[in-house]
Amino acid sequence: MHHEQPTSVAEAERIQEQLKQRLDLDTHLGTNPTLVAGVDVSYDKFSPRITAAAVVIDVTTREEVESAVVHGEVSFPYVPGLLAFREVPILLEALGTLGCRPEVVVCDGYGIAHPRRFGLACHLGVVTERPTFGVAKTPFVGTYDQPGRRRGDWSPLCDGDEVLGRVLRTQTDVKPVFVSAGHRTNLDEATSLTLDLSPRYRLPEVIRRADFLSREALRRSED
DNA sequence: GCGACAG
DNA sequence: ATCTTGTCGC
Repeated sequence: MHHEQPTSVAEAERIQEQLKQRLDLDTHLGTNPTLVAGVDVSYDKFSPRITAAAVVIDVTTREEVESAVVHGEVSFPYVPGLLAFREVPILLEALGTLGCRPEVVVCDGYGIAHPRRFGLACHLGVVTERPTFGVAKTPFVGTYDQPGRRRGDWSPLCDGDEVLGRVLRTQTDVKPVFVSAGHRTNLDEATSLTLDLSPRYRLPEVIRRADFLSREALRRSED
């Protein structure tokens, strides 16, 4: 699986605009998915080495079905708003290594709640032509009121009249997460699935596992 | 103009 | 993202 590698911020912004034209926010899952994947990337502090992990679980049984780990190197600097160019290449490799086809991919970051309405989840969704959405841990763009304190409570993440996502409480009295649609999913599905995937902790189980997997694999690969 | 800014 | 110990609470 290959992907365009921009060599400048200006070039990345052009590619981003091109990909955005393929974004589909009208279609949605329509039915409860069975196979759900979560992806994440870990970075080495002193080298360009990175490791990506993709974890697939069966939502009905909550059992892990499969996982994949891939090692690589960063090919683009971190620029707020252009995170996808840093992570999508290796995420494609990780997803391509899986033997199954997850019905939706949960990303560690934002979807359309992005400066130009095309965050990591949108980018990965368009490139893979798969349904995706994002679950972020910290605020990025948009304004919001603090949601209620109970699990399931949420408040809209907005920019003026535009609704960008939801600030969702996945655990009672625990800091909320920021959910936004990526590609071929809507906010209701993303919210519902995020809650289903977070029965015990703040973050969706697939994201937690992908985080642990990538972090440990990177650490173990150090010389 | 200056600072802030997913991971 | 990554660097990091203890500590408070269930």
